[in-house]
Amino acid sequence: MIRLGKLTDYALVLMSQIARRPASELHTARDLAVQCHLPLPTVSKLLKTLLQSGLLASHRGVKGGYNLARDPHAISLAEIISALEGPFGLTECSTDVGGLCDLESSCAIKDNQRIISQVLRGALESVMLSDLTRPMQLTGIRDKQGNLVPMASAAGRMQ
Amino acid sequence: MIRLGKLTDYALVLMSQIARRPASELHTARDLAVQCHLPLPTVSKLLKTLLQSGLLASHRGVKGGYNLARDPHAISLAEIISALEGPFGLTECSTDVGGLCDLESSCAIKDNQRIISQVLRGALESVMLSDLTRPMQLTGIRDKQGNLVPMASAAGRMQ
DNA sequence: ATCAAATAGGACTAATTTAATACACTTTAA
DNA sequence: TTAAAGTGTATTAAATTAGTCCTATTTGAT
Repeated sequence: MIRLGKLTDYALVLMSQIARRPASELHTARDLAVQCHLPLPTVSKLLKTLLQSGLLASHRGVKGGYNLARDPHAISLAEIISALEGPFGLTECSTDVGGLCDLESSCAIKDNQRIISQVLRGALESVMLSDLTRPMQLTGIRDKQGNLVPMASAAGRMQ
Repeated sequence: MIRLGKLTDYALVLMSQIARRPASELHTARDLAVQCHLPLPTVSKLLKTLLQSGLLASHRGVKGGYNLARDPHAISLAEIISALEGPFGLTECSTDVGGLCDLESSCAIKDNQRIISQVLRGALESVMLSDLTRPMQLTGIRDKQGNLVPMASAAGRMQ
């Protein structure tokens, strides 16, 4: 299954939770852990990662906490996911080690990965954090021309 | 990183290799292992999985082998990938165990996963096996309306 | 009829990756 | 000055994935 790691799921929940509140409001790791039913050490680690990726801003000290670095409409799922899972399509090619993968002089695996990464990244860049905070209102995704692709149609059949 | 398992990469290479040859031609696991520079036991296992998913047809006996069950234009990457990785978005929700994830009475993680799975599946259903056999000719992907989305634009920036 | 080549299915082990935790340090408002 | 809150690093445990092996079945060729 193409699935995100648990930590990435948690990060999306955290980001959604923060995005639901006014932008100026600060959220402590402890509060978010309670609100999202997640263990505090995990939440703390995730917030740090999201901070380092520039998706959150932090304020230290007693009245500190985290808030979004940008508007929820300006943060794509691709950014959040790659903050947690690393850059798209960076699987180490097994042939880097010592082999020679010379199906027509270029590595077929890398070609495939390039194509697939582009497709996936393009799709995830079209969904914004704001689309997650009101799931019922997400009826379609926008392609790169800005055309609206209805959700039912984009989904295809359930597998 | 959102990356496919190694085995899925291998499966894509195998399927591409088969797709490059005439449809009627049979390919043994041994031949494919040599051609694709992959270990035979792994190739054998992958071909079995692809067979069970209905993407390959098999012919037993001395002159046996595998060939595609359908035309390369009629096999999407979504099918090949889900054959290896299982159905999209079927991560077991950690709250299934015993917890109660009652952020507004429905699980936020599941909602997110549903949305993301739909987006990813939609994207991968628009790329066909035939697009992998001639990588240089893939200049765009088709959205579900059939509109062509140019590759450079769909790709966005490299992360 | 027999043999050899090939697929079919399952079980098992090792390696890798991911998840979760713990601890020491820094900052800052009250 | 103190307590609350973020920062950084290291370590351990759990889960998943990758890879291999063995045995049975089918079938074309001799």
